[in-house]
Amino acid sequence: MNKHLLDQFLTDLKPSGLSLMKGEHLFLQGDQVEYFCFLKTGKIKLIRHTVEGGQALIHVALAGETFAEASLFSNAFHCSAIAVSASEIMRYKKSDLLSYLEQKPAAMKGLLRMFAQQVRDLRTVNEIKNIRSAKERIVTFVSNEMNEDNELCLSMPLKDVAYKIGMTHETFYRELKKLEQAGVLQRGDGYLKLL
Amino acid sequence: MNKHLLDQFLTDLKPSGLSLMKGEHLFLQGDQVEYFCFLKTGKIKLIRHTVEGGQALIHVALAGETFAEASLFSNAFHCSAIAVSASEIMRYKKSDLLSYLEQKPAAMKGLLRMFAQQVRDLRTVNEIKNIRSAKERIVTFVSNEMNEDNELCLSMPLKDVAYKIGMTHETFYRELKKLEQAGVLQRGDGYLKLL
DNA sequence: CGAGTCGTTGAACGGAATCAATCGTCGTGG
DNA sequence: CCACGACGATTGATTCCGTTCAACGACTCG
Repeated sequence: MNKHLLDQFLTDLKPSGLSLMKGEHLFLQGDQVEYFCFLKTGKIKLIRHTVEGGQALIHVALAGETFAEASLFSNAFHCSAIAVSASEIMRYKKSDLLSYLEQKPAAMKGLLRMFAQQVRDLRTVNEIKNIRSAKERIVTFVSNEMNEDNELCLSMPLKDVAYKIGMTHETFYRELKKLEQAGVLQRGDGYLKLL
Repeated sequence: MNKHLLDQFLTDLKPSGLSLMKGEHLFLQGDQVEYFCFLKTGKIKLIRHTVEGGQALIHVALAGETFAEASLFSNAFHCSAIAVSASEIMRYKKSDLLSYLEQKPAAMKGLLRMFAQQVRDLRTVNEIKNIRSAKERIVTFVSNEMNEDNELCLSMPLKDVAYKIGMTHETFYRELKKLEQAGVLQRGDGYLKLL
């Protein structure tokens, strides 16, 4: 989430904090939407219950993400949110946020920009997932996410990175090692560096 | 794209049409952003040129999509847009669109809603791509996209659907056939139906 | 009529998933 | 404080399924 924007919302809207233990739910499908949420730490899965009684995984929100954005524009949630691990959430009252945005075009524009960025990032990851070769997939991903120093700072465990780019963590570790041995990549504590 | 919103933009902003032949570019990386574009028909690929001289595929925009949304908030394009097949584009002058949005919060809210929906859809597809089994992937995708009658109307060739869910068209055809033979799915002209 | 593309099918291969086991670390509660 | 559980990280062996390459028919469009 755009830090600047978040800060502004913080001071203007006074969000409330909330902690969840693993397994607890933040909201359930069908619940009225009262808050717009931002995940500070932890991991939350969004699942949709199908008519047949099954479940479909919609998304796994990781630390630093907003989620269920579409809920801003609907009365009830279309999916359930369950903590995969202990999580801290920051939430803005939906009605407050909406009226605030209405009054302040600059803020709305900021949110629009954030969503646009979100769309772009998702498209990129989406395309990365179409790369069949695990090695190429990793290199492309790191190339996209790294900063000017060719470094990618990790805000989540490697396991989650693997999931994000659509491969099993086993394969991910193996390929990382190969890349490191080949001298293409360097691993450090909390970062990956492309050489 | 939200049809209602598009219609409103249409009447209020008088977009200009544009046709591209296969291989022609709409804009190149580094170009100034003058228009916000909507793809009516055809297919457009967005590629980013890397420092090493290589190319990275960012996204393949299909009929009915907007693309390069983030360009609304930057001065220059960060990627190039090239027509994969003959395409028709509708474009709105960026400055017009921005000032229009500024003046009309309702329109901006509409766009925000559209982006939010976009994010949700992308997340769903993203998660679908994490399903390893081709069969399950197809069934899940159709389940998500179909209407109340369990029908999915196709706005694009099957080949593109296959690409969208991250599998080769060969596998897609094969699995479709299996599903049809198993009586799970029905194929018709321009639609898929789940039984 | 020929070029181009979608749709379809076949055969063979390879690489990633899968299952399984181990180690280290961190936090927690008795 | 230590034992325990939970989880991330790591490595090995095996299997399988989707990719790849290839070829062909149908259809549209210029």
